[in-house]
Amino acid sequence: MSDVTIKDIAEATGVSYATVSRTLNNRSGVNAATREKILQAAKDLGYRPNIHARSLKTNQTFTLALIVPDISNPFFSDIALAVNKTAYQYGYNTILCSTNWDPEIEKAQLKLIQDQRVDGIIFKPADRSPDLYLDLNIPTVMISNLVANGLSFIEVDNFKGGKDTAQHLIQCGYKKFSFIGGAKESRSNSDRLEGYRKTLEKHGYQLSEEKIRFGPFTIESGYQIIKSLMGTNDPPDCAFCGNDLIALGVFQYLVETGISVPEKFGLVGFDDVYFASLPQIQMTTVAQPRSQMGSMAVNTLIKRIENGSSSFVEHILLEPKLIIRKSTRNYS
Amino acid sequence: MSDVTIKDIAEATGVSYATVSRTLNNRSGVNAATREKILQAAKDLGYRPNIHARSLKTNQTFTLALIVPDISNPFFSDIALAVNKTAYQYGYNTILCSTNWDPEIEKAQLKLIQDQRVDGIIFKPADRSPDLYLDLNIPTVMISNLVANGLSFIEVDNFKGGKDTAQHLIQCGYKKFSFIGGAKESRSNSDRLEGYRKTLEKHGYQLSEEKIRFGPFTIESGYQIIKSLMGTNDPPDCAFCGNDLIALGVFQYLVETGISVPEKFGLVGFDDVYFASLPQIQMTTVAQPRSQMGSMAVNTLIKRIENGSSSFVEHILLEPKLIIRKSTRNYS
DNA sequence: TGAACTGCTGCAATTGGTTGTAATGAAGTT
DNA sequence: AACTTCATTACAACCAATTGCAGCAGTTCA
Repeated sequence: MSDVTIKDIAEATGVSYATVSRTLNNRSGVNAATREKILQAAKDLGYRPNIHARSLKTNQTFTLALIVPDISNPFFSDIALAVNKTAYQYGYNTILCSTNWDPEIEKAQLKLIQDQRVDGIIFKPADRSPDLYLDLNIPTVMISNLVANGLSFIEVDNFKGGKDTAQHLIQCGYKKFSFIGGAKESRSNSDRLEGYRKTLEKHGYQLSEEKIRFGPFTIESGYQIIKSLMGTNDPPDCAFCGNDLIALGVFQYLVETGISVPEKFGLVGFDDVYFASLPQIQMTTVAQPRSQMGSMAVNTLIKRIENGSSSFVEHILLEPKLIIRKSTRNYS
Repeated sequence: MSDVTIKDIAEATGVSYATVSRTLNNRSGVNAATREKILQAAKDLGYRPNIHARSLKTNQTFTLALIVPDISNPFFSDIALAVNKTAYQYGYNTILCSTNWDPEIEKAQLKLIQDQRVDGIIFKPADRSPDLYLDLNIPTVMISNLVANGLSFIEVDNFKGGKDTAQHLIQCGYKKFSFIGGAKESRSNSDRLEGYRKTLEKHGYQLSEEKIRFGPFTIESGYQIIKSLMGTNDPPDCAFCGNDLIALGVFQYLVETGISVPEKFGLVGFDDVYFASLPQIQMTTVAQPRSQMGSMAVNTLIKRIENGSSSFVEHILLEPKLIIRKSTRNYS
């Protein structure tokens, strides 16, 4: 039972609430003997502070919110793990919000979060409409390279990821390029596409509009899109996918229909989630340092919270890393 | 800025705080016209209630805590998704704690959670020592079939999962059984082992001690354990694994060393996480209804919270389902 | 006419802490 | 003995809500 209040301790030791409060907060100005007596009483009675009473006065909750589109997606659950762990080390709790890629839920969750008076927010938005989020009066780190005033962000250089992929596919000798993306509105997704497209064009290759497709970031979506693409009269011979789940769906379709990978078809994913490296899969993909992203986000956020003022804005762009495995041709 | 308080609304409309409070809480006894005026003012000023002030008085926080050993494990992240979603539908927030299978962190998190005055806890413990958790004065649903007074639980019938697996492996004609488990202390893990062992013995087969191994619930651990087992002078010809990640590690080792699955070696996992069904994997495994477990846990918990009193204890044991794929022999 | 009742609203206490300011008292100074 | 000085502690306001009780008109009924 944590119904023990500061008042009970005050009564038990014969001092005022104020003295107890100061003692428990390690403030100076309390006699050593008194302090000792109070701490002992607090321990004996099993005192636990009431966070809500405290934050009513101090406006601090030692709670962060993590908003992601889908916690069951291994990319986000890895980030969540790192965020949770790092936050815990700083003494912060984590409120989780999985928004199902739905901007409406995002908006609603954002409101709830603000009501909760969390100290900070780590936010991976589902889409690119930043206008919704700009009036946040709580320190926020975006996992997305949104350029918006007052918001820190941290993300991988998606453009470069697309660029590296294009160069690799060209080197491998593939000719008919396609892009099988996730949600069209996703900023990271479209940055990948841009890096890919521009690099292809720079080398004299075309990425025609009908070979650029979008859908959810799921296995199922990858499967359906490649199926549709292969049914056209000018099917691609390689694909750059919005993430590994999509690539896996594509892979699945190719295996089923007997199209050999990587000989007849080259495949590149994004994220490097753990199954990409399985011996049965061996997918070429662009790795994102997920754990690092999660812990850096917390570090950045807490620095901002504890330094007060929102003057402290950081923009961190991490390097992606193309990992060449067996779903693209060997060109050595 | 949500610095608008009930007081501001009272001033703007010329009524007392009490009336505003009653209006916003949909209490009866407020004149329709006054109510309208207040609601309008609240909207105009952008009023958002201060959760902490409210819960100080009401002792309700509309927050649940979810404690799991590892959020990056797809089994738990699927549960987390369902919990989060269901809680949201009831208007509750979710605090996430990933304990890294560490009872110390578990204990510490449990304290933090209690300080937060969450309304309820959904708790998948890392080990079987229930004594640590019995003094919880917050409604709790365990995801684990702990028989402890006053605690609800919900879990799959792990014993039956082990039993079904044993019968299947016997039917397939395997002879030299092994068990490659997760953490030794894990209750669900040992229940699976018991169901497996007892059924084998009932059919006249031995499960020798040196063929029962434990380790973390990871791919890496499965790989190392099977490696060690195959190095003995009496290697097994099949394995029942504590979960799918372990089974995947085992699979990986077998593929690398050219031991054909399922002909020479039969493999059964547990959980049926999404990669188990991939065409390249096709793992025989015991499915747990993860989403259902998550949402049922929340339903049960909220029933308990809203009905007050802890008299309402539910013990739910769900049916596991053996899903036969390609990692065990066809015996038709 | 006065009592009882109605619907509506305000007062003020309460929740569990934090914190600025004032009071206390002992020691040191003149 | 009176006056500072200093550390220590108590008082009470404050944070933003909720809520029991009382008050206050206006209406109904005996």
